[in-house]
Amino acid sequence: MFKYYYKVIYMNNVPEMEILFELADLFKVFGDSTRLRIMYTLFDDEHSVGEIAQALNMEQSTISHQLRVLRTNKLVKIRRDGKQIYYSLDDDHVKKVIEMGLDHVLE
Amino acid sequence: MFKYYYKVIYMNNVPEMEILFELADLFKVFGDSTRLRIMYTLFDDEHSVGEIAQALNMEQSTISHQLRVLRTNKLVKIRRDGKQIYYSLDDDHVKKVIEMGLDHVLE
DNA sequence: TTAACATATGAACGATTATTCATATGTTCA
DNA sequence: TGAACATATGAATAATCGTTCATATGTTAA
Repeated sequence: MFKYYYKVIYMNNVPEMEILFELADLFKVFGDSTRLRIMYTLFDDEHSVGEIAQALNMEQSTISHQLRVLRTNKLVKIRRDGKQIYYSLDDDHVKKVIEMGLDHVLE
Repeated sequence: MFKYYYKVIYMNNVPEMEILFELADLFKVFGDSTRLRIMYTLFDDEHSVGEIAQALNMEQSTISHQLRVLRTNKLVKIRRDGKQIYYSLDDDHVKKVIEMGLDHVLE
């Protein structure tokens, strides 16, 4: 029983703790429906800001703000083409995290 | 929270959309460092509320409040033994979601 | 029963954050 | 050039949420 205490205390003092804070920040990004819908929109293909805004029927600035959050967290990347900026998922982790979450939600 | 569900029904008819809102709610739960640390503490074994509070050096009521959130979202389950209540991870999805997130955080 | 302990809960406070509005920046083409 | 369009950004507002404090509920043992 005291063994447990020791183990827990030990576990939570190591550098892994700092990583858990980073991890929380990452999940925070996934924890917003607008951002999730944006990412879901980008599942199949890249899309411009305007296209996403129209698809989700939301303000352009709202989408832009949230895309910035996604980009800051390296979840999406951009490609400029003339006046438009096309966003796409940055890597496959994004899909995998979402799919893993879906497993839980879909019971 | 209810506002969002309203929007789903009212604005759009894509069935997957409602699931995305549920998914956002799930990720919200993972998006807090205290809850993540609690879950991480339960990775190896069950622990009582007091043990967790001591391990994380946080108020008992804080842990209790957060355990309720985790339990409401079916991420942890309980076992009563006398005065103590022992919490443990509810299923393997929890571990998998966290590990998948770690993959991204650890570059 | 009562005392002691373990956990849960409600209210209040502070901090964070998503959205909107207005405007700025940046790009193309006449 | 400058007009038109696409995107980004800053400030303000409103809503959400984590923590704390005080207290309630529940359990055990005397």
